[in-house]
Amino acid sequence: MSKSNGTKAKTGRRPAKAAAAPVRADGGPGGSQVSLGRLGDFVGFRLRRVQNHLSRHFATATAAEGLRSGLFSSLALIEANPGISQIALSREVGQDKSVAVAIVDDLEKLGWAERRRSTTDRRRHALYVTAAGQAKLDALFAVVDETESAVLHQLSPGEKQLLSELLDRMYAAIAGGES
Amino acid sequence: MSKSNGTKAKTGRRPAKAAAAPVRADGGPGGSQVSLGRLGDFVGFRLRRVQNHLSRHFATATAAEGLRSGLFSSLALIEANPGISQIALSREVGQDKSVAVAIVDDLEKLGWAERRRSTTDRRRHALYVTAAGQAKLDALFAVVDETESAVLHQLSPGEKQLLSELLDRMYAAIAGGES
DNA sequence: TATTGTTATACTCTATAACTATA
DNA sequence: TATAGTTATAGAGTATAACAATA
Repeated sequence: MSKSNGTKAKTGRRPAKAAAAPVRADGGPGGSQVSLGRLGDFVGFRLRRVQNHLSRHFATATAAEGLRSGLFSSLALIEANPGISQIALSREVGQDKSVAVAIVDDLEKLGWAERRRSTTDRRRHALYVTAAGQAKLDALFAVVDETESAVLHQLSPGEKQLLSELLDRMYAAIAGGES
Repeated sequence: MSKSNGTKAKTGRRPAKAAAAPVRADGGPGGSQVSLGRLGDFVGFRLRRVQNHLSRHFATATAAEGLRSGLFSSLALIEANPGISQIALSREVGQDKSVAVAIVDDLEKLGWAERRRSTTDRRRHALYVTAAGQAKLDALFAVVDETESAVLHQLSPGEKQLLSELLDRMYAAIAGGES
């Protein structure tokens, strides 16, 4: 899909009103023809579009549960790292530690995870997923899987693999270098 | 998100001392010993990681401007679609029309865009970017370009192209109707 | 003194609903 | 009746600051 967004005078000013551009941004849900302009030249825009859909779809599919944002990924990280501390959790998710407190509060209320005071460092709470949390996690991962499949099913296995690889390379550049 | 110019001086007392930069273990996910577990099996997770970084980096780089979220992409879409209506704009960005109102309010206050009452449909406001907005847009696109380059410079041009193509195919599956 | 967890708080973001003026 | 825009508002999400317990 070559990014042919029509004329894209990158560095210069574009003639705003001269050309009767294909605006037409009317109502029709079937054929909105809004141009992306320079925005279409960037990967970040495409990334956000797709990711937006995935997260919204997941939120909709799990709306009945009333899950707060970040709860699922936190639970998954606790599962993968039994005994992890709240501060390590917050670092991994990229949020403040106070957010982790609220999330773990919820997880405990739901009976999906539990805090245990660390024996080696009594400041810490070691986090663990409960049996109920494991079961819920299975269900939630199923939702994620389904959500992704709907978007990825048009990509061949090789392309999916390649996509992951490219994203990992990008992330490595972030993780390795400066921020 | 740090709002930079907030300066919310509440109850005084600022320690006035910065942390001693904990060697590593946090800023760099590269060396993190935290396992991703099943989370690592999904593309959406990778997508979010990278996109999170890009949007945060952009927000940090433009913190001095005090731009509200969505303002940049809205301005870019107005540039690409002169005369676009607010409701079409909100659809394209994926937000409620009331959000578009607030954003365009800001854009007008900043002198970067303007509303003109549509001549054909007097309910509508046709949106246009001003000369000042064009200039600002150039600067902001430069920031985006720089932000992306830092992450993409390890991908070959062919790989970048391929990445865009794959993301577009995914988005087409979304826009195509299955939601 | 530094770190973990906690609480309180403020600010941003966003959707919903009601309203107007047009169509 | 339906649509574009507007306003008011409520709720979610998140960061900041201050603090207690522990290291």
